[in-house]
Amino acid sequence: MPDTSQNEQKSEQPRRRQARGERRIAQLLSAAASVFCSTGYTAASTNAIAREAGVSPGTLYQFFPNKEAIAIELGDRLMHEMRDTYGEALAPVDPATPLEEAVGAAVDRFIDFNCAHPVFFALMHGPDVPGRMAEEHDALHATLLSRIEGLLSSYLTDAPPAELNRTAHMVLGIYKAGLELVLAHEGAEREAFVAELKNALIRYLRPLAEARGLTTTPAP
Amino acid sequence: MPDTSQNEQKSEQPRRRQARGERRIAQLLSAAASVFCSTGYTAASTNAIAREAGVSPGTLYQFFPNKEAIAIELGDRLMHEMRDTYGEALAPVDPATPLEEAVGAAVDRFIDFNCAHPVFFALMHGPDVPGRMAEEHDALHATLLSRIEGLLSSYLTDAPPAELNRTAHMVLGIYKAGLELVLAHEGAEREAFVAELKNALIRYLRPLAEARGLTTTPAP
DNA sequence: CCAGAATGCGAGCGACCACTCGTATTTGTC
DNA sequence: GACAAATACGAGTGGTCGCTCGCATTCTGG
Repeated sequence: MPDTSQNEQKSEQPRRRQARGERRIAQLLSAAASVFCSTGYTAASTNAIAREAGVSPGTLYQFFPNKEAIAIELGDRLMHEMRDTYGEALAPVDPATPLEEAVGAAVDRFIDFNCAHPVFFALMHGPDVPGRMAEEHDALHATLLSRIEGLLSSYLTDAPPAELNRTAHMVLGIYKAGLELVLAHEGAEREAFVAELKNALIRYLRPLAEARGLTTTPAP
Repeated sequence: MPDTSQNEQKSEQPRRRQARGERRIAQLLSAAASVFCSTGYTAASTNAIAREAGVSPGTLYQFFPNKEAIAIELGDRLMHEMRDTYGEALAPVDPATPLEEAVGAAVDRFIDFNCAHPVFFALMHGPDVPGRMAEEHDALHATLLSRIEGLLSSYLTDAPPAELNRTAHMVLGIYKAGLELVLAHEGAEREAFVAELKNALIRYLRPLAEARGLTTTPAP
């Protein structure tokens, strides 16, 4: 007997979505961002997310199979927006660009993004991420590291790979530490911490760049 | 920070403790350290701690009123040992001491302690600490900051207080970032990251120290 | 040696959480 | 308007976790 009405497509089920549904999804993701941001992933309850979005728990599960899928989708959308808006922030740069300029531009772009989307920091910094979230976390971390290595290789032309990797780790660590300080302050103080972060990175990197005989701008 | 060596509870009941009990407490704290270290505080279940210690859940609650008290006691003992062993690590130093030496000594001492007691980092770094743990966290943070400020004031004699505070925040942030990298590696790589952390801190601070006595950046 | 205190046990209680299900309402299409 | 699919609801389900309680066992002072 030909079963035309029910075709088992376990991998892809093109569920017809109405405009109302898309709106709900955006609403739920926004609510989830808010809750994740204030309590972290594990401590955030799906009921709290639904309440924040003004819907019932059942409605939430109409659009997401489980709690993790919410964070995954949120992370994917943030990554996508980050690529769209700041995709070139860490692209290999003209070696003639002064180190100060390259660091300053990269820091400004990433700080802007993280300030506009504090959830990103919350999701990527918390050690309380289960299963697939951890994979995404590691993937982003690896991506950032290799991008930083690419940037650094313009300035540290003949450093051994192990040293380059260590320096990239340290640069990312310093950035994360600075980001935490920046997010913890506002207004003029925030700006001061941004400048301090740039200083820390530039002072850390300049001796390495100078040792390779590359041009850096002297302090004006 | 007030010394809470004696219980100020409503009824002073000095429960007589046998040697067996003291042994159990140490056993339970060691098990808790292990579990906290691998899963974090919130994800750690009291049953898992009891199982790790080879006792029943009821026995655990014979010695600790609740889960938080385990972490508190663990933190207190670690703090005590830290004060005993490394109390002078951040004491004000002779201004004649070279910056490199002061930073290197302080980093070595703290890295040693944190490597010997990885729970300390796990408890102090996780954002998943409830109620009274957060207070201890903040208290330690403030103590470290003021100690760092004290140290820095030997080298930045005429920096405005706000700048001194910002620099101390940044130094602590860089240290924490470096500690994370150090704990994530072993052997020769670990040593390399320790050296890298010292480099980062020294390069960040040296320009400030060299500028002492000179006019600070003009105020806007 | 023997009361009583300290220690030890583990099934179980209440609370909370991720998630489900039967049902009611809205929306798109003919 | 009719019909089905999509959306919405919220009490309920199973499971986990922090913690308790009654009772057995071991230690200690007199």
